[in-house]
Parts: sequence; structure tokens; C-alpha cells
Amino acid sequence: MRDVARLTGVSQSTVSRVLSGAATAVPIADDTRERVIAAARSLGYRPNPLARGLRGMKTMLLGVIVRDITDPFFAGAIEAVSLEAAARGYNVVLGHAHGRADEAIALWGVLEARHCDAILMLGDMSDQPRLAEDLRGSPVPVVALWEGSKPAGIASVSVDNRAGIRAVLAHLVGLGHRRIGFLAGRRLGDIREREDAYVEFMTDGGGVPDGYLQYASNDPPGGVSGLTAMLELGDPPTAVVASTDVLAMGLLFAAHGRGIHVPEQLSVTGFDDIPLAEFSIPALTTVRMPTREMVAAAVTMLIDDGLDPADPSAWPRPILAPSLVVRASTGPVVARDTANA
Amino acid sequence: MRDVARLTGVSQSTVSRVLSGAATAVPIADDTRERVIAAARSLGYRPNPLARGLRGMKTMLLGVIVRDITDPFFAGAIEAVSLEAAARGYNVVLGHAHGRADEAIALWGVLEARHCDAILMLGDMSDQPRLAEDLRGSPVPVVALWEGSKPAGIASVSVDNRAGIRAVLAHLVGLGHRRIGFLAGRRLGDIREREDAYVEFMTDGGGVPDGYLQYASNDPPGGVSGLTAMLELGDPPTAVVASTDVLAMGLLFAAHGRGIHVPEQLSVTGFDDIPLAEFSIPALTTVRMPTREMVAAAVTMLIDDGLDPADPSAWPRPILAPSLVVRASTGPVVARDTANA
DNA sequence: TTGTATGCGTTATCAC
DNA sequence: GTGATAACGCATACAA
Repeated sequence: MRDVARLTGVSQSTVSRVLSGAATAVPIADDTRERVIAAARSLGYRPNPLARGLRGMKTMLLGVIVRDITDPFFAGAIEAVSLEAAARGYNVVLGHAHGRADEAIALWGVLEARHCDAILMLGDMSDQPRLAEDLRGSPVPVVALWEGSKPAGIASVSVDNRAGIRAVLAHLVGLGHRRIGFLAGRRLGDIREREDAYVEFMTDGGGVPDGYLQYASNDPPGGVSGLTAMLELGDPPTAVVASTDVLAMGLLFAAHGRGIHVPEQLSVTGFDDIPLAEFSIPALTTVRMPTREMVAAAVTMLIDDGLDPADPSAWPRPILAPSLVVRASTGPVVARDTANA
Repeated sequence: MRDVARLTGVSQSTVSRVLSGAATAVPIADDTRERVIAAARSLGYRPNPLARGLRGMKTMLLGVIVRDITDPFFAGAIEAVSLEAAARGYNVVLGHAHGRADEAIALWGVLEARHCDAILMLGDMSDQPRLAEDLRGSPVPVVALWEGSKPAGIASVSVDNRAGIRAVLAHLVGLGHRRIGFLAGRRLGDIREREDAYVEFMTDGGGVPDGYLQYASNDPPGGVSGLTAMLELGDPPTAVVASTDVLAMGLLFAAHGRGIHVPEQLSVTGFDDIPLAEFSIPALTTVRMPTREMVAAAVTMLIDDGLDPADPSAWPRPILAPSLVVRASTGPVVARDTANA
């Protein structure tokens, strides 16, 4: 910048004023501006974000804390975040909590110390109490995505998990299913809400039969073990709702391994609509997550609108609607002997 | 830091010397050091990375340029990078090129301007000539992962794609297959090398039959269209080698949709061994990528060893070996009429 | 309309 | 052993 000033014959502050963009408090002569810009270009000047940040300005960094990048759903979400951020000239700093509680806490510290202009949390971190605590009173705005339950201490963008599960269950009931099992993950965030929605629905219909609600790790192996557990039941379900697509993938795999035909003998559904859901065998009936819309909403809140740290009650907490996607993994219930034939 | 100095009763420089870690040029009284540390802790002092970076020190930022985060393979790679980086106190800044040529170029500029201490490129970006050009003479060390061809102008860590493909082909030949097709992606990086390896292998055996080498986008839909194209052949292959697991997923899906049994009527293989490969239907025979080892090697080169920018010829370019994983998607070739029965 | 001077938080180079 | 001071690159309050 000093070089630009020398080359143009003006002072360094003038260069700064011209180059810092539109928001010039004081007017600047047009020819000066042009000369500065030309010089800057010829010198290949690029502002130093570190210095900008030091000076108390924006760092144009968006911190993202995610539980598990390997989860195809979150991978897609990160892509969406990256796109939205880039559209605003922001870069994404990745914080990877990979499941460990203390990690996420440290992460927040790191991200905040890096003076991220904003922090986005992907997934529920409520099993890490200190994190939530640190978040309050944070000078940098934080938005939680797919946090599930909303403890009202933080801004968030959520999906209507209950509506999604209800749509799935209604679809199955419409196909004639009465014995519907649910494969849940840890009672955290979205997954927990989905489980609760299932329980509510079943309670209205007489309660959850023993063993119809199973827990597993949120990955394909979890789906395998979940199906195994349900098949050990005396009166196994004719349909299994998985709280997640990756879980459903495991379900399909396990069913195939046991010679159970989907959907003739067993209907399977997922949640999220990850890219591969369309190409599972058979193609998975699932609930489509409005990922891009949700991410866009979150980034807009974070960067464009700017949450007022002083007034948490004013923070928006939009809840978006998911939509049912019917594919080939669900079908009408078939009489048992026919199915087994 | 000023507060710490005041509280301790020493000067700010002393505080800096104590807190900047081990590399103290001059000795410091033990009690002073302890008092400073205690004060810093009680005040909750945390160094400001921006100021550190400004002062010309390390910024502890590792830039990662990736083509497509949605690709499950790269998602896993990013996780590995994140882990390795975290182990060294580094944060990951994500640069997402999402396919567009100009994007990746801009990305490099951004990452460099951000004073990343090092940059990691995931996947081949050689279709973006300006990027490669900018990379030379870059003050910050760059390592390319899965770049495939090695133009010797950049440090890299690669996998032996030829060995992987040869292992797959030998496996298929051992099962009796002679009519083996190959589904390739764009002629870029690893995928290109795999294709070349296939062509070489087939050339030794009499050449690639017409239509046995097909191209498609590197995703499940690509696999679907690839299979369609091959089945239109008068004498379709009995086995198809996909250059990628996601492609193989599409292949399996398309085969199922057409009522073709895998592996009885058609053997299918992939490459990468993404987490879901083990749970495809049937479980995918593929080539396991030594992702963690490769990432560890790259990060070690980048951060621990530190490449000498002055001497590109001295840059290491290790090539790691993949390994064949035989699962259920490959089987012995079956007489055509039997298979069709 | 433009130039001068100051400070952001740190580390490094000098003196003492 | 430790303290004062300059500098990193930039934005702004103030002076001209």
C-alpha cells in the first residue's frame, strides 16, 4: 500500500480510503481515485486480511463447527455453507469436533480467537455443556443449524422434524402398515426430535410395541445392528423408519443380506435425502432436507443481518419445512405368508 | 497482554518472551516466568493469531483447496486433514472450487493472501493452468494430493493407481472374466491414470474392444449412464471396472434396475473404498485408498518438514500403495445362458 | 479534498 | 535478566 502511495504520489491514507471500498466518509477526487486504483492494479496490490482484522474490521472468516464431516449429510451442508460464504466474499474456517466433547469446546475458543466474524454450528452440540455456556456472551454472532431442540439461548435455523416424521408415518399407514418400527440414533438434536415424533404418533395409535424403538450409532453399521435387533422380535415390524439416511442404508444392506426383499417384505425409510439416497437399492423413500434454504437463511442472519448480541430474545429461529420423497423402498404391506413365499 | 504486564509488574516485552513459548533467546528468571504465567492464566489471556501473523510469524492456518466436498472420498480426506492439522495446532481454511476453473484460481489468491502457512490441494487442478502457474514461486509451500500425473513442478503425495487397477483386473481375470469394460471419469489426475492403466492392461491382451471404455461424470448418475451405454453393445462386458466408488454405486443401481444380478451376471468394482462401499448391495469389491497415510505424509511435509521453496527438485513425491479389497460385487464368470436363466 | 499521526497485539532489536 | 521501542499493514480522527 505504501508502494501504491509512492507510485501515485498521494499519501498512504488516501490510498486506504480509495481501496477500502465504497464507505468513504469523506469525498475523494475522481482522478485521484482512478490513479490510485490503476497503480494498485499495476502493482498487484492485495489487501492483507490480517492487518484488516487487527484494525478491528471484519476478518471475512466464517467459522464452522461440525461434528462429523464424514457424514454425507453434513458434507453437503458444508458445501452449501461454502457457497453462501463465497458469495459474500467470506472464507470458511473448519472446526472439526469429531465427536469428542472437549474438542468442540476448544474449537470454539480457537474460532473466536481467530476473530471469525461469525460462527455456524452444524448439528447439536448440547452434549457439551461448556460450549453452550461459552456461546452466550460471545462477542461474535453464533447460529446453530440442525440443533434440534432450541434452548432459546442461541439463534438457530431448524427443520420441522416432527412434520417430516409424521409425513413418513402417514405414508406408511396409507400403504397399510401398522407394525412400524423406528431406528433412532443418539438422543441429540434432530434425531431426538424425530424419535419423539415417532413416539407421539405411535402413542396416539396405542403405544410403541416392545422393541419397536431401537437405538444405534448413526452410520450404516448402526442400521445393520438395528435390523438385527428388530428381527429378533416375535412380531417384527413390516416397516422401519430410520432417523437418518445413512442408518437406512445399513438397514437396506442388512435386509438384503438376510434375503428380505424391500419393499415387498419390509418397507424402509430414511431422513435427509443425501445424494446417494436416490441410488440405494432400492431407491430410498426419505424426507428431503431443505439444506440450501436453511444454510442460506443461517448465513444471511449471520453475515447480512447481523444479530444483535444484546438482545437474544429478538434472534430469529426460523423452522423450515421438509418434504416427503417417495421412492422404491416403501410399498404396500403384503400378507405374511405371501411375502415369505 | 498489557494487562498481564501490569498485573505482574513487569514489562510487556517480558510477558511476550514468556508467553511466546520455548524459543526464548535470552534467559528469564524462573519466578518472573511463573508470575507471568499465573497472571496470564488468571486474566484468561489468549494470544491473538492475527497480530502474530501480522508480525510475520506463522498464522497456524492450513489452506485446503478441494474440487468437490460432496464427493464422499474427499469428505473423508478433509476429515483426515483436519485431524492431522489439529494435532499440530493448525486450523483448516476451506477453499471450495466446486468445479469452476476461475474459482480455484481466485481461491489460491485468497488462501495466499490469508497467509496460510501452507496449502494442500486435494485432487487434480491441472485443468486450471493459471493455478499451476501461480503455484510456482509461491512463498507458501504447496502439496498436491491425488494429483495423478506429476508435472514435477510441485510437491505431491500420490497413490499408485496403476497398481490398484492392475490388482483389480488380475482379480477379475482370475475369476475367468475376459470381457472387461472400464467406466472412466474426466481425464484428470487419478482417474486418468486409472484409465490409462486399464488401456495398457487391455492392450497387452489384444486391445480395448469398441465401447468397452466409457466416460461419465464422476457421480452415481454417471454410473447409470455408463452401464446403459455398455449394455447397448452387441457383446457387453461381463465385468465393469469403475474408476471410482461413486461411479460403481451408480453401476450397481442401474444393474439392479435392469434386473441384472451382481455378481452372477455382471461383476462390478470401484476404487477408493469410501465408507459406504462396504454397505452397497452387493458389498463393493474395490481398491482401498491409504487416505490417512497419504494425508499424514502430506501434512508432515508441509508443516513439520517444511519444503525448501528454492529447490523444487528436492521436493519429495512419495507414491503410496493401495490394496485390493474383495467383497461381494465380483464373482466368477457364468455361462451366458445360465446367467440369463 | 488530502496529508499526518496513532493504534490494533505481537515479536524482535536494541539498550540497560 | 529485563525494559523501551520499532515495525508488521491497515483504517481513521484530526489537522491542513
